[in-house]
Amino acid sequence: MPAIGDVARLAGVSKATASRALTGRGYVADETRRRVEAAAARIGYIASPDAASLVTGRTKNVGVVIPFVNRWFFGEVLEGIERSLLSAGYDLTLYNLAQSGPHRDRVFDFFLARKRVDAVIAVGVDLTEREVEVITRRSKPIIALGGTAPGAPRLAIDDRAAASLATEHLLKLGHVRIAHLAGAGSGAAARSVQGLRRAGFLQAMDVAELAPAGGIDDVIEAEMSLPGGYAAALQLLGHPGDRPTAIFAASDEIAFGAMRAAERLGIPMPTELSIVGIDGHEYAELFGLTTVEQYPGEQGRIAVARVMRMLGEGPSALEDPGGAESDVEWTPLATRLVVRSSTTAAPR
Amino acid sequence: MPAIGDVARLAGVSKATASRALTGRGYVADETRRRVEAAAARIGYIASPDAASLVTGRTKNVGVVIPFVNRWFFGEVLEGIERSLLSAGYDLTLYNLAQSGPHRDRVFDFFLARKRVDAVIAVGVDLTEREVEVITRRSKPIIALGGTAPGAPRLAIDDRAAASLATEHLLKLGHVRIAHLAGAGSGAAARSVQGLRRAGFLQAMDVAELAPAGGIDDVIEAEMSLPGGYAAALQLLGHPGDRPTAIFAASDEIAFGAMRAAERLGIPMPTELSIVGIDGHEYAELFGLTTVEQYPGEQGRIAVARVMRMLGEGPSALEDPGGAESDVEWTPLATRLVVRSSTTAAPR
DNA sequence: GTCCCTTAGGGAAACGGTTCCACATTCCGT
DNA sequence: ACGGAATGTGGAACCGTTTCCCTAAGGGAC
Repeated sequence: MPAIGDVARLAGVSKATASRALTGRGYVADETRRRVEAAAARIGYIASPDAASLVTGRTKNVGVVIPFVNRWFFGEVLEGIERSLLSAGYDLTLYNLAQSGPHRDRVFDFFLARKRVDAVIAVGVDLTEREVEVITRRSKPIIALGGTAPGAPRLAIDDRAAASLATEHLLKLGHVRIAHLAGAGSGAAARSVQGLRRAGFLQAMDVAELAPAGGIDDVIEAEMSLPGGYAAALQLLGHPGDRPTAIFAASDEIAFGAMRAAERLGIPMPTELSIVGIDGHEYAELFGLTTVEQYPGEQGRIAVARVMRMLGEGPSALEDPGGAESDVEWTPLATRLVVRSSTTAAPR
Repeated sequence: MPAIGDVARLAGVSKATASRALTGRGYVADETRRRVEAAAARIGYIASPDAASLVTGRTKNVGVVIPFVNRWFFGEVLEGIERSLLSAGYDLTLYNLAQSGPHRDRVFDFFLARKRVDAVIAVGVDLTEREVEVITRRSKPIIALGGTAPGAPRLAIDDRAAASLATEHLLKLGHVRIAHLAGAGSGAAARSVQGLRRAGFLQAMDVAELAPAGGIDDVIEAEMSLPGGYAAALQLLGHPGDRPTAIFAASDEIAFGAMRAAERLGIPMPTELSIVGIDGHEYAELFGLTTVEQYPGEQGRIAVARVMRMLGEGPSALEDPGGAESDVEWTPLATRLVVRSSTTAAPR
């Protein structure tokens, strides 16, 4: 395997010059650079990133911590991140993080603490202070996208506002018996995505001076997936007597499950049941789901742009629409209410 | 940042001994090992994988090339791979590969050719000879999972047999007007997943001495997604006159789309239309879809086990159920027909 | 004519590990 | 008692880059 010394010898220059010619740093005469490049191409030289990392300390590699890859939101974010990273010349190392347990500790202590990544993007996960500290101690940037990381910049939609917006949409349509299918853990973790959406719902209901419908509790929790929504909705809609006329689902996947459950129960939609979700899932249009859209692919792109800025990468092709806000503040991301056929005026 | 020299000094040994103690290679007295470990822990020493890679040539990192992350099959595979790799102490570098174009070349020439990965797992993608050669030239193992890579070991279900099995299920139920919603590109690339499934369908039909139903062509092609299946099925089922009584969809996602289309068109299912898919999608049970299941998470695990063997990793916790077959042969993976409520006897 | 800045390029020292080789000691079989 | 194998440790080379420091030539300003 040819090394830079071979290239240098072939081009008749020193290793130092060859390095400068190939990396583009420092002074090299045009003609010399061409000679070096030709020599490199001729023997199929490929630089060892390990050797370069060893001396520069930079790895051109970003770690992405993510709890799922096969949920719509996470898949989209991951794709957006990957695309941006690739075009910035960075690698992406993936860490699929379980909610807790030794597996999770291992990711931080064994993998992320090592020097393989220049920065970390944590997607949809709530990090502990210790976990953030593992990264920042090595003075590596870390940024949270759609989750929380104490002391790190946060990039997320305004979940509370999005939930209020969805709920208000139902209220404006005249619904008074509105139930919320919350994400699992919405009660336990108030600052989590699920918790904030639940809070937004309750707040909007409170402003309208209405009590949440359905369930012993004020909301029913569901796994953030289609089967999760299905199971929860069956439970919610099972008693024909006091059935709600509208459901605000914490995610589109929950909403799809609820729609499926309503179908199964023979409840006509939207005439007797309106449903609204949050996400802007790929399938929402097809199923006619009214939803508060967010744009995870774009969010991934923005996260990468931000990280690049923190790494001091020059003004590359990636522009950061986030502007000049401080790096420890929270940047609310774009959302938009899209009304489709799953919601309509309250019956009678 | 403490280096191994600091650990050695603190423990009163040489760098060589410290290295041996920490990596577990070579002879080290138990008591010495303990001293070194204590010293390392005390100053928070973390080994630099870059330095280690530089000298050993191994990176403890596997590259995964994948065309999508947000399609069910790919997401599941990716999760399976990640989990296995992590428990083997390996990192996973993700390359989201477009079907073609400069982006794709860049992945191979710029990223994979560099020395950052010890091996490559290509998921659901058909590699060219040149692409495989880029990897093998550096004598790195490469393995194809659910796709093809000329000259590399291949791990996949028997797509043709799976398609025949699904089709035969419909035939046994008495259907004679059976349509196939094929994956896009099934005609162009005969050896691709879509092409093989199409071939399996046509073969089963041929054996039964039946002609495929619907469409000008013998099959209709659809994007391998729910909306893709929806659009194709609308087209297929649009003409009430010569409507097929059964559909074999090339994937469960296509099948879901077809079910949705049938619903929209008011076609009662399964009485007037049976649908069978391939995949064993997470949602199949909920939608009552009859399907030929495959197990992508497990497939990912097997792929990793195989790669570990090729890398000469000792008999670790990962066992390879594949046995002792040659590394350039094709190993068919498990599938199973699961009959649910989406298929029933042909009408009348 | 001197001085300094810019451009160009070479020698050698890092970076942080692993491993080869040499040397010393202990253990065991005969 | 002795030779050889097994065990334990240190010194030093090495992996393949980047970068610091030095030398040197050319050119413009004074």
